[in-house]
Amino acid sequence: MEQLVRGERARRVLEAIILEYINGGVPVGSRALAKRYGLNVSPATIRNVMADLEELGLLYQPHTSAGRIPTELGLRVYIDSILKIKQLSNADRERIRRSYKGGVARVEALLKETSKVLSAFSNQAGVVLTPRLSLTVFKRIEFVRLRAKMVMTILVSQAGILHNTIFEADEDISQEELDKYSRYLNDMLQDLTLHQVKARLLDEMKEEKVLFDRLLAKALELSQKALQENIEDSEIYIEGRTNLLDNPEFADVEKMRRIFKAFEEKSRIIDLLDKSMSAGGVNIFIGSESELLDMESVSFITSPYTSGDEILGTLGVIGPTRMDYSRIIPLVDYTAKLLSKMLEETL
Amino acid sequence: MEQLVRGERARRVLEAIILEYINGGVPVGSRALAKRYGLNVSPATIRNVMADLEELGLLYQPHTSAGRIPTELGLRVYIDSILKIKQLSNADRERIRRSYKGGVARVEALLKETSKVLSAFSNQAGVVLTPRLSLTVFKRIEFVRLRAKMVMTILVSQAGILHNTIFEADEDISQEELDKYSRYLNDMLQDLTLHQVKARLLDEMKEEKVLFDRLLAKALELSQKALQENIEDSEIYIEGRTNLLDNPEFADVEKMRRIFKAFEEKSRIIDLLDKSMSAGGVNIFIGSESELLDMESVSFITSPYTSGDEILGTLGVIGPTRMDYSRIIPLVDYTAKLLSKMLEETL
DNA sequence: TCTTAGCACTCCTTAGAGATGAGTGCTAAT
DNA sequence: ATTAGCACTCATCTCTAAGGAGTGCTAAGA
Repeated sequence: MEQLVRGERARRVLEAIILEYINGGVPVGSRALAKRYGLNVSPATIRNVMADLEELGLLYQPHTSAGRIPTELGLRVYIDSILKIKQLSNADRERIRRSYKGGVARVEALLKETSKVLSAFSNQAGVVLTPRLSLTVFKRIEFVRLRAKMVMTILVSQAGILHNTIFEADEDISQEELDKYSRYLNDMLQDLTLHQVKARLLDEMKEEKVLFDRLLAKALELSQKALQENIEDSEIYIEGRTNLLDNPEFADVEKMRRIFKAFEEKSRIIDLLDKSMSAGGVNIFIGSESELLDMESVSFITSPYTSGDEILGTLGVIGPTRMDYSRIIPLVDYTAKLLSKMLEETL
Repeated sequence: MEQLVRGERARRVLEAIILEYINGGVPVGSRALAKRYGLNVSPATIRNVMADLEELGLLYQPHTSAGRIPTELGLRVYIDSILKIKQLSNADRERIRRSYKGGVARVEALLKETSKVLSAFSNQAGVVLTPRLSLTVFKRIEFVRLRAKMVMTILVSQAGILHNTIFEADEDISQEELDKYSRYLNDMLQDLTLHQVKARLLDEMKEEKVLFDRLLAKALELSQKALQENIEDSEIYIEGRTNLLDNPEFADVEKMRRIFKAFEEKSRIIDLLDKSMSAGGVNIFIGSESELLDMESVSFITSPYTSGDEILGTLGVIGPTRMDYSRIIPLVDYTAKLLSKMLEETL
């Protein structure tokens, strides 16, 4: 029992340190802690507890005469077993909903807007991973003859996402003929995911009938072109990068440069978001936990979004490890659900 | 004649100061100048010349015991009447051409790639303004029924640019019917710019026949929806922002923040690029000359790009006022021409 | 056995005082 | 018209000292 009480106090001290650190950003000392949080013990006692927590690897001291800062492990413990996640207040929900001004008329615009919302409400950077095309459901294919030999293919997915490719055909094909192909394909490919579409097309090409059916052969060839390009790729929208500049820990230009470099490469962030896509629910990566990025002091809070029961992509917030998890976790959660609902309702 | 010689020397001193400043970034003093540039006069003489130039407002001194830095006016004079713009070497052209690896299959990808090329070859930020839709030529319109009542409109321009809008119709319309409308419109609107298309549609709607022709009426109504959204807007692709962080003048976090904020707002940069669109040829905005941005110490070098004889948009490089104009001006010029050629050849 | 007051100690931060040196403007000599 | 010489300015660097926040440890009290 004694053990438990001690554990309880340690927990409260850890929480207090983290809260204090989150909104101050500087190492916190025993005195400040004793004063501001109703712990009813003297600084000396707290120092003892802190020493224990440090031994456990939950806290760390930048130098001998400084206060303590939570380690990544400390934050992890806090988030996993101390933090009680509140629901977003109704007022907040309302404010978020309202910030999607007017119906949004394009999926891309909706996603970008979402990224802005995340950034605005978190005061950090908001990020949205666009749906990976290959996972979405085929809706329509169109061919447009731009001029002699040059053909544009347009692929529309059920979720309202467009994908286009321009290529040069071996011979000039009239628009009427192109329309024939697309009608044919539109009938054939209904309700498949693009991934399946790709497989289906390959199957069809192996069939003997292709040899005799010129229409089919040509249609297949063209649609191949439409699909060959990066339907596995995703893009990301990052908004509110400059919010990060306001965090004192990034006042250091060198750190800032590293983060912005990562933003520019994108691929590593995409990988990370991709990874958290299948996980479901809110995911949190603290500092070096996101192995992909050699970024200490940066955390990701992410959640997948859906349409119907397709998982489309991931969205989230990027900020310093020292961010207000208790506010941002529910924000990300709610925003993901809201976006999912909007995607489902309008499409 | 004396006057002229003096003018000539002044010009050479100004040039030397600017060159030295461009690759050093620190105020340049009379001694360094006398040594490194074959001016064959003593530092004292140069000091006299510099004093004259300062009086003319071409140079300025951060503090009494510092060397000189060119003012914006100084840079302007240098660029307009001293700098001889070299052509890009064939090797450079070749390298640029090669960095467009493979044919590019989408206009957006091509533009983004161009922005990357500009950034990579200038070591500054590259920027490309996407074509303003309303200026491009109509090629095709399609309607896709996503589900009951929800219709997506797809607009394709001659230049290979797509624009889509999703909206809710008053009643459910079958795909077959939608196809009828689009066929009708595609015939009617060939070869008009979208700007004209918009006008044309308005005209048609006023006609009496609309009252009797339900097909026409409905088609017009739907196409209105397609066009109502932001066809006047442009987007920009900015790549290589982090290159700017390497410039010592932006080591100051506060300055950096201002610039990145501007990048995030975009609209002001769009306005600036828009302005330089009609001007033709390479445009240069030095520091506060780009009134739109309260950014001293940032210069823009821009050039419009075309397809055939349509001016589509603008591209350019954003960097510190202290950038290597002699290299970057021809880079921007060549890239604009190259992009224009690619757009024309493939589309 | 746990808690706490007290105290010595560490070490970061800040301010100030020289010292250094780059660069100038002016004057007088060439 | 040019230049050598010199006094002067001012940013930058280094060093030192003072200040203060916070700790760990010890010994006494509950």
